[in-house]
Amino acid sequence: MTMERERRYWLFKSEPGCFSFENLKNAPGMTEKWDGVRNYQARNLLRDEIRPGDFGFFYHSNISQPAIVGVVEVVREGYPDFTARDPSGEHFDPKSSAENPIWYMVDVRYVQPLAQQVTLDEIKKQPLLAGMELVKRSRLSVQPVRPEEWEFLLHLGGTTLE
DNA sequence: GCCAACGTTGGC
DNA sequence: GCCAACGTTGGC
Repeated sequence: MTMERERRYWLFKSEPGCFSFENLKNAPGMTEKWDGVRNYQARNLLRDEIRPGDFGFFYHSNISQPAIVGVVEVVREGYPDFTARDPSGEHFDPKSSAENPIWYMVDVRYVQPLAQQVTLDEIKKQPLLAGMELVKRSRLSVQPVRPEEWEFLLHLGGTTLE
């Protein structure tokens, strides 16, 4: 008998100019690799904590109005990020090897957009969300979201999951 | 495009 | 192992 753990919630950032939620919707099978993360704290989450069946918010960063725009589901657990070993790629890391991949990625699936996006501005106004990593330390590219924060953000986004 | 915050690197 | 220099992220 397998022990199912509680579903956990995450927030995945992406620069829409690089890869947007629309891009994910239009991706084959509506799944995409979440690669290129080169930060150890984020790596640890990708490798050790994030599991298939977990949900995440898709967040558009580095634009005039940063915002949560949609919901994704993790469909593949952390595995070595092979873009670290491609010398011609932007995310090449010469210290990465087959024996010691260093960097990890997960695959995510498009679930649904929020009825209304929830902007960072709005998030910062909410006392209930003051503990979010996004507010406290905005640079982490994948971060945990507490269940109560998840529910509240869905509510702010006018969205119920099907 | 600026710059603050933060993470990493490398000299000592 | 400290810390200055440097690079990157991302809000503004």
